[in-house]
Amino acid sequence: MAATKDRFIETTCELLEAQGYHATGLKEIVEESGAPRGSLYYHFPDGKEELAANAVRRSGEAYARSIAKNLKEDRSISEGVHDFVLNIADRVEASGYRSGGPLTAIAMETATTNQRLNKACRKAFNQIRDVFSEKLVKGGIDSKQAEELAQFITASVEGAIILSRTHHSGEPLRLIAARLRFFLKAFQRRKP
Amino acid sequence: MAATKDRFIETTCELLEAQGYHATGLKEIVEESGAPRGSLYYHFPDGKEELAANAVRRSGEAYARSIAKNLKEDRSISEGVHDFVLNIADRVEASGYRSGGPLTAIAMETATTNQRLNKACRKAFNQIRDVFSEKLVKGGIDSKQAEELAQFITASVEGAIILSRTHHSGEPLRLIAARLRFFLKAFQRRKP
DNA sequence: GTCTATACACTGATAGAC
DNA sequence: GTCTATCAGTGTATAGAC
Repeated sequence: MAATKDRFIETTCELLEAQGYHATGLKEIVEESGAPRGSLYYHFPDGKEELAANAVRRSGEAYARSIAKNLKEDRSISEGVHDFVLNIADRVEASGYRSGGPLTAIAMETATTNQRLNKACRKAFNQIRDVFSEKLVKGGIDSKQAEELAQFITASVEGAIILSRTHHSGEPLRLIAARLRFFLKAFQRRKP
Repeated sequence: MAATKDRFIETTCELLEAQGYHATGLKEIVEESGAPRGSLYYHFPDGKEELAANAVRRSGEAYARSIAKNLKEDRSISEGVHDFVLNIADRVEASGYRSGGPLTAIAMETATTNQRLNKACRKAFNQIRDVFSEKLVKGGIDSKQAEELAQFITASVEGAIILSRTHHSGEPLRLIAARLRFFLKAFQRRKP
């Protein structure tokens, strides 16, 4: 029951991140997912938009989980962020540069053209930022500084995903991982 | 003669950055540009793809010029980058968050689905990176380090554009401007 | 919950006149 | 250089049977 719905969302995630919103057809989603054709509008009465909103939400949650995992208690922020970005590099490479999460693409496509998806992207980005931020606060940085720094991390990683996908190489992401680690260390050293 | 062709490219730039590649129709481009319908395929025999490739190229060149302007001889790298990012923030705000350059959106949409546009995006990103890189080399940083740092700057700025557009606020870009300045200063201090 | 059939708008592109 | 007419294909969404 939930299985069919889930397959739709999962496939939508994959197609959206590879191609974007408008390039992905419902026909393609149905075929790729192997889920029953007729049940799409049963599970998602609002059609494509609702489907995409679910995909964005799922992707945001997955990212947040992955980040939290890499920022486990015992590790420093700089090392945790470093490893998280390396993980993304591996995933992007392994996918043949098709992957990277639907967020980036959808966010750009729908920033001013689709309120519902824009809102979904906002939430997802904030969720990601907050995971970084919380860890920074735990590390002793005051909350405003932490939020800003977390936003900076989020931006660099997003940008690096774009560069890696565009250049068909994990190098940009690995490079950003290293730089981010260096800068985060520098930041920590600043206020001891 | 070149005026019509130019108008097509200019309008394509604007529509691509607001909506992305697949969401933008040729019909829309023709109407918005006010250019004569019938001449589209005369100027661009390969149609939409060729048009988009031109838009991406133009956008890359415009960015490179803008960066170069902000990195004038007498200024430090950190201040130049800072001001450049602030300029983008103003532009993105002024456009109602519709703008930001077609590159980011097109790059994500076509990374693995359209060779020609992927190549165009690569070139544009490299062009942008190289402007930063050259300035860093002139500032005394060795060429490999400079290229890596330049890539880092490029990534952060791209990512910040996404966040600002998504959140309908210039703040993420302004924040990244400040952080980037801080980190660049830290980097310079490191090797005096 | 799932199916098929279908409506209807719109897409990018081409042909051929001017 | 520009125009109109037209093509075949695809897009999302809905209706109604099972």
